[in-house]
Amino acid sequence: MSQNQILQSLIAENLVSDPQGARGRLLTEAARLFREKGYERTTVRDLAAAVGIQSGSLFHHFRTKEEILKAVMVETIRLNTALMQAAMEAAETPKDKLRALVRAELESINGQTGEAMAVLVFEWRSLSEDSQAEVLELRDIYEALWLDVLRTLREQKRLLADPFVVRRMLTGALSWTVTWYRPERGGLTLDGLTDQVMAMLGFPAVA
Amino acid sequence: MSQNQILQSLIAENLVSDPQGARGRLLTEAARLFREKGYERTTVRDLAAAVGIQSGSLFHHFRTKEEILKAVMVETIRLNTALMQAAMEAAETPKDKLRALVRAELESINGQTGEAMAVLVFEWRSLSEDSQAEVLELRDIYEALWLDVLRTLREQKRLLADPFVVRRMLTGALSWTVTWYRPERGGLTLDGLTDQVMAMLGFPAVA
DNA sequence: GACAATACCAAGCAAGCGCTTGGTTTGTAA
DNA sequence: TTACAAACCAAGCGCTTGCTTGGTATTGTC
Repeated sequence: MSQNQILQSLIAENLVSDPQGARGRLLTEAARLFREKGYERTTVRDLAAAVGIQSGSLFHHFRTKEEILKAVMVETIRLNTALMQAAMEAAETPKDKLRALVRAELESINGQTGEAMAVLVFEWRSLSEDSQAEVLELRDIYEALWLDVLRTLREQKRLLADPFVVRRMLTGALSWTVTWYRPERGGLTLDGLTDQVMAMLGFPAVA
Repeated sequence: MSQNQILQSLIAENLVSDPQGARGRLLTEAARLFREKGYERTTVRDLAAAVGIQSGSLFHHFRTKEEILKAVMVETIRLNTALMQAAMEAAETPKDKLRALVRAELESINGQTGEAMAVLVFEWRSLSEDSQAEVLELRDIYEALWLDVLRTLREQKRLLADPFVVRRMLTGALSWTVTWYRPERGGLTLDGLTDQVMAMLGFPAVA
């Protein structure tokens, strides 16, 4: 299943908003602004202007500003969980599965959904505690994907460190790429970056 | 030189504020609040209340709220650069130097200066562009420490990935520990965590 | 072509924000 | 004691914020 097919089926199930529609367009713009200026510094007037409506009209679609932030996060996690699941199922060996996960997460962070992913990482505290708990629950689903693969590699002695710790280190390392990795200008492609991550973990590229 | 001696000499040179003094106490409380609630959500009234003065009186010590944030960041970098330099000079082999750097950065992030370090990572965008540039310049000094060591290890083929990339991955991985590592409750000590990081990079603990 | 429901606008309210102001207290040193 | 600066207070100004309100287009349905 292609990435686009996955997106389409999630839209059909009403799990994510169509980026063409009014709601989806707002969420896309919100992600962009939240990332660029931070949630607090982005006003409802900014958000409204970005989609060409009045600030008051926002509250027809969302009850509060925070609900917009939460929607950005929830839909992003849903989409990426689905993408990761697909990427991993296509791989065979544990090493290949790990590579697929790394590559998929890098793509989430630095590709189309990058802005929303950055929001997920950096605007965490702007959510109320209740919303945080809700979002956290969704995250657990795809964290399980990682731990499965890492545990297998650990049992095969191909990984020297604890799977939990490694996953958390990778979470930090991969999401941090959003602050420095610029595929457009020069050198490192996404596959190249994936190779570097794998090499760092002791899995050299090619034979 | 002990950590305390380093702090004292920096205070003597007026490079960081004495945490006992009025200014230093404010900066400590500011770091705590900025980390806990984020810079934008922390009001000057919160800051003033934390040190027991009126909100207006803050502006006798700092011209703007942003100046407080900047001071937290600048002083933290100064202190940690000095601590890292000391930690590294005490080590001999490149591997030991790398371990010293990892351990020192983990200590910065999870120890006394942890709150300020978290602010450095997560409140970056709340600084004006000019201030960002200033702070960035200070960071470059201690980034050079890391790159030196990593380059040496790479030349010795004990590191499989590019030193620049590895450093950036480590920046993300180590600063991310602030979100999950809780030394007080259970299991992993700071040395244990350092071992895990080294193991992840292919440097197993002990022989 | 009637009629809801949906989507939006224009205006503005109440609260909270960073910061200023004018004046008082406290510390220090001759 | 006097002189003076540093440290602080009490009050509040001017602005921005998230959100509400009452009303008007636009859209889909039979």
